[in-house]
Amino acid sequence: MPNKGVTIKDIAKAAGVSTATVSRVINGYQWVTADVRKRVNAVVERMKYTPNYNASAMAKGKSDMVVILVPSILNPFFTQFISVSMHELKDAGYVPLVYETDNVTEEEMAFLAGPIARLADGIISVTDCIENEELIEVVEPFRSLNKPIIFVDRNLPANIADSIMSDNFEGFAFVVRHLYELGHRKIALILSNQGVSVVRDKVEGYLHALEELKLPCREEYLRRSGKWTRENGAEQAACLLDAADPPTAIIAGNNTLTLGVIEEMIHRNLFPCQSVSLVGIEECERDTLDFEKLGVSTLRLDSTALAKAACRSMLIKLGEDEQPAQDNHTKTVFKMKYTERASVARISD
Amino acid sequence: MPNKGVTIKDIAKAAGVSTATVSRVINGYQWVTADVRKRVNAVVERMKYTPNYNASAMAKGKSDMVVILVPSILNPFFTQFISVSMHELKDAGYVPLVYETDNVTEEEMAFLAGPIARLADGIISVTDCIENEELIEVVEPFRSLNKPIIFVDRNLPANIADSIMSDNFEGFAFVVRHLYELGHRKIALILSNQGVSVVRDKVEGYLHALEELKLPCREEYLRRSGKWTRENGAEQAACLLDAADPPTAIIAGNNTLTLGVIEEMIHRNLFPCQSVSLVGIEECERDTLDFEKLGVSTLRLDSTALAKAACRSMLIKLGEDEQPAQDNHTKTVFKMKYTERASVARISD
DNA sequence: GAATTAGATGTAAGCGCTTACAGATACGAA
DNA sequence: TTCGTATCTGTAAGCGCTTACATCTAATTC
Repeated sequence: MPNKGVTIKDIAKAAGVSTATVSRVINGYQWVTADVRKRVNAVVERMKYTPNYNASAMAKGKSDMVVILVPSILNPFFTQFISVSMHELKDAGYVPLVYETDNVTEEEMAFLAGPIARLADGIISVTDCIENEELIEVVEPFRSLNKPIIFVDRNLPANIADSIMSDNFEGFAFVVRHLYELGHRKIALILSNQGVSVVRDKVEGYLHALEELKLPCREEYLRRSGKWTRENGAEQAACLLDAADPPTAIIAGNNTLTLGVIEEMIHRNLFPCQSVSLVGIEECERDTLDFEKLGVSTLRLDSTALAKAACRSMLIKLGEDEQPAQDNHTKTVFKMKYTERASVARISD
Repeated sequence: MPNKGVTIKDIAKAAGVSTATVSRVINGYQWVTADVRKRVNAVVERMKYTPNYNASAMAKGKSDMVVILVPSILNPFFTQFISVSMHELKDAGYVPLVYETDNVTEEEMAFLAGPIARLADGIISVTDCIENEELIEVVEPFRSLNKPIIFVDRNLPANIADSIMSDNFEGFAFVVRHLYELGHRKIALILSNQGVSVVRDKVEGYLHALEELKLPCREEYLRRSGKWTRENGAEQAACLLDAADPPTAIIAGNNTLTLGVIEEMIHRNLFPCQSVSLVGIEECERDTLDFEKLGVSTLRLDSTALAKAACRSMLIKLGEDEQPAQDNHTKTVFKMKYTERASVARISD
C-alpha cells in the first residue's frame, strides 16, 4: 500500500548537492554555507519532504522515542500521569507515545518483550500485572541493550530497574489506625482483583494495622474482586452496606472505586450524611469529582509527582552518554497524604 | 547510549544458517524444515533475540503501526475512544500508539507534518484545532505517500480524507427545540473556546434552533470560554446561576463541562431538584458519573461507535493492496441520541 | 537411470538515512 | 610560490532487516 514518497536522494538531486549535505541541513548541523542551506530548504519545502523516521532512527541508532506503558487508559490516574509525562518528555525533545495493555498480563509481557519496546529509546512502565519472577526475564533485554526502563507504582524485586512508587503499605495502614482512633472497629477495604504489587501492598498495610490494633480481619470486610471501575466500586459498596453487620467505615482502594462508592452512597442517601464513614483515594487533580468540595476524606496518591519523578529518572538515564553504571538503580518512594474531610466521623462505641 | 544488541546475523551464525532463513523463521514463513525452524528458535530463545523494529519496518516498507492522535487524554471521551480503538486495531494485528497534542494547534500541526506520523502506516486523528485551510496542507503528504488518515469528530472540508463524526448541529438544535416545547425560553449553552469545527457546529445548531423558534440569542446565555474541563463547567454554571436573569435551562457542551455543571448544582443544592433544567452530554459509558442513576438528561455522543467506525475505515484502507481510489473518501455521520431524565422539567410560562 | 520438479536454503541487493573520512576550495602566512 | 589551515562538500560504508533470485538437494516420474 505505501507509495512513492520523496527521499533524501530526490532532494539532493533537485538541489544539486549530495545526500550528506541534505542530511546536514535537515539535522541543523553547522558547516553548511547559508547559501546551500537556503537552497536545500527551499527544495524540501517545495517537494514537501519529510525524513523517513525509520531510516533515520536506524542510521542514528536511536529514535528519541519514549513509550509509556499503562494498564488502563480509562482511569484518570494513568491519564493524568500520561499527560504530565508527555509534557516533560516533549519539553526535553523526546517523542512520547502511549500503549495500553488493558490490564492483561500477556499484553504486558508481549509488549515489553516485543519489538516496539525495542524501537523506543526508553520505556516508562506503569503496568502491574506481571509477577516478579517473570519481570526479571522481561527486563533482561533492556539491560543488555542498555535502554532505560522505569517502573512506576509497583513494588519491584530488588534492583532490577529504576522505580518510582507511593507508599501504599504505610498509607493504608495509616488510614486504618486513624479510623481506629476515631472509634471505628469495623473497617472495610474495597480493592479489585487486578494487579499484583499494588494490591498486595495495600492489603498488607491494612492487615498490618489491624493486627497491630488487635482487630480481627473479617473476610467480608476485605473485598478484592472485580475490576478497578466505578461500577465495581458501587457494587462492592452495595454488598458492604447490605451486609448483616455493615462496617462503620469504608476505605476505597483507588480513585475509580471511590467514585463508585460515593455514587452508591448518594443513591442510598448516605451521602453527605455520616452514618458510614468513607475514605477515598485521590489520584489526580482534575476531571473527576471534586473531593474537597464534596467533603470526601482522601488518601492522596500524587500522580503528577510520580510522573515528574519518572520522567526525571528517564531523562537522566537517557542523558548518560557513556556506559552507565547499569546496576545502579534508584527507588523513589512518595508518601501518601491523608486529608480529613466531612465524610469521616468520630463514632462513640 | 545504545549498546551491543543481538542481531539477525548473530543468530544466523550461531544457528549455522543464513540470515534469510532466520528471517523466514521469525516471520513464520513456510518453506523451512521443522528441523531448522526448531534450531533457529532455540538460538533465538537462548540469545534473547528480538528483531529490530526499525530495520524490519524499513525493509518491509511498512510498520503495522497506527497512531491515534488526540487533543486531550484527560477527557473520558477520548480515553474511551482510545481504549476501544486499541482493541480493534490490536485484534487486526496492528500496533496502536497514542499521542496527545494537549489542544495546541502547533502540536497538532507539528505531529501531523512530522516524521513520526510518517512512521505509522496510518493515522486516526481526533484533533480539532487546525483550521480547515491548513488542514488541507497537512493532509497532502499522506495522500502522496498513500497512507490513510482518518479524522474523527470534526467537520472536514470537502473530501480531503475519511471522516467519522457526530451530528452536533442537529443534536444541539434538537435539544433547544425540545426544551422550548417544555416551556423553556431562557436556554443557555456552555462551551469552551477550544477546538474549531466541533464548537462551530454546536453553536450553529443552537443558534439555528433559536432563530427557527424566534427566540432572541442572548449573549450572556451563550458561553464560549475557558477549557473543556470540569472546573470550567462549574465556573460557567456559577456565572449563569448568579446572573440577574438566570436561564431556566442549561445545556452543557460536552461531558466534562457537564460534570462541572452538576457539581456546581449539587453544591448549590439545585440538584437533583428542578428549578433549573440541565441537559448534559454523555460521551462514554464508564468511569464518570452514572447519568442514568443520577437522573441527568443527556445528549449522547457514542464514542465507542465512533471508534469502531474509525477503525473499520482504517482497516479497510490499510487492507487495500493496490493503488486505492485515493480520492474516494467516506464520511460517516452518527446521530446523537437524547435521553430524557429527571433533570429536565416542564415549566409553565 | 535420466529428466523433471518441488522444496529448502543461501546470496546479495536494497530500504532511506547518517557519518567517518577524504577531497576540494579559499584564504592567509611563510 | 608553496604550504598550512579552516571551511565546506562529496563519497561510500554501514545500520539490521527483507526478499527476489539463484542454487542445491532430494523426491518423483517415465
